[in-house]
Amino acid sequence: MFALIDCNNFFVSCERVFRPDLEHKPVIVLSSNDGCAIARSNQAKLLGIPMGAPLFEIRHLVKTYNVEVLSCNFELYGDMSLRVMNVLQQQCEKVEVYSIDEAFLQFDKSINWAEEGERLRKHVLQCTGIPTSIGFGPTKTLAKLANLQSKALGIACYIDSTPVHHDTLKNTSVSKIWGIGANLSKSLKQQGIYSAYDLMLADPSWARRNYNVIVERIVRELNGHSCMPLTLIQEAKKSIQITRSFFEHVKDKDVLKQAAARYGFRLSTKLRESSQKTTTLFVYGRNSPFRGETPVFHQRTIVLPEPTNDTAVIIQHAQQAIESFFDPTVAYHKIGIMAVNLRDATQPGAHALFEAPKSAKKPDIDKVMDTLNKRFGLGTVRPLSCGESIEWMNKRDHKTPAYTTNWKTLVQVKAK
DNA sequence: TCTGGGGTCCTAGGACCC
DNA sequence: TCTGGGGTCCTAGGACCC
Repeated sequence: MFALIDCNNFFVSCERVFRPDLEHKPVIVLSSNDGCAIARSNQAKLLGIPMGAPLFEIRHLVKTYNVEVLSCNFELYGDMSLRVMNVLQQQCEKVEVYSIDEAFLQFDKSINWAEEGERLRKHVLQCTGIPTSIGFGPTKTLAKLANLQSKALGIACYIDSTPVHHDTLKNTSVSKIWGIGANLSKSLKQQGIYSAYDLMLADPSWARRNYNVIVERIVRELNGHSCMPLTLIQEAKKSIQITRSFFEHVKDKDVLKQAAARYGFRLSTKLRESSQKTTTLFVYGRNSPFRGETPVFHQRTIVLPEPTNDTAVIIQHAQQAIESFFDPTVAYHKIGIMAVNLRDATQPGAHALFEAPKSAKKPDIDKVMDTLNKRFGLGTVRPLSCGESIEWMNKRDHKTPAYTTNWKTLVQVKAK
């Protein structure tokens, strides 16, 4: 028996933990540069604010209904996510952390799912302040569907393929199924498959022939045959990228190089956090897809002489890439740096044989920076090439403090 | 004026090998 | 007329997820 537990309106719920005054109000959390709504409270959803709506398009709603608008605060959400997952891991032996706000759990078949589900929801809420939904089922796909129902009803739910649940499956659009996106659902509907029930009745080999193994697995899972086991051990990441769009377009090469330094710094820090090194960097710059200009996409792939997670090396290559593709006539809207072909940094690679021995006297600057930044907050110490100000070219006008990860912004409680 | 960021998996087709 | 068969590896691109 699988369960999918999912945090309700996660980013909004994180903000509400430290801002109880936001409870019962319409609240939205914006993407970087305060661009679009990426999380909405139930009240905001009821106002008709769609997921991903650009802020400038919903200004009237925000004003009329006094919607609370917040910039995203991923430091907070990441930490709150860890707390939720820790609580779940204390309560259940088999937990797969699936995303920042979701986890699959596996239980014995004989479990009383209604009781266990409510107990877990209450416990998570009590320990972290985060409300959740929980759906149970004999497969991950069915547990996901049960979670949708749980979200709608506000209680733990269960779905399997037996006739008792056929009405529910008939009332669930095929597009709501985990793994069936916009393209597949359009195509399936052309084949006469509109609901989860319709897809459940499809022939798995037909699904494979006409689509692929993923759709075949979904058909089998809808019928209660589990094809996707729980992944208990988190696999090493295969790629890490840092990409950001600019608040206003950039035509200055030095500004782009400064951005490359910032993203390169963040990228190398992330590589060290996950004890990985990269052998290949992919750097790109593009213009805005929304201004009606001819699309521009400059890119460079850099194969490094040896695997590295060294900040200085990564920044140097990223800046060289910018230097080589920069075109002064282009209004750059976004650049990105991606590390692929990652290696375990704790294992000596093929190149280690030829690596120059590190001088014992040379201080490990990256290690010192990591320690200081971890203790005093991101960006406290950084390479000069990243520029002086911390907030830069990325607008965040409504950002809340990093309540749980920065001593300076710790909430103070005073008795009256 | 203004439109996110970060991932994964699968498949087809080409290059290359014996 | 008629030109093998079987395999691996890599890459680009598509689709999906949160």
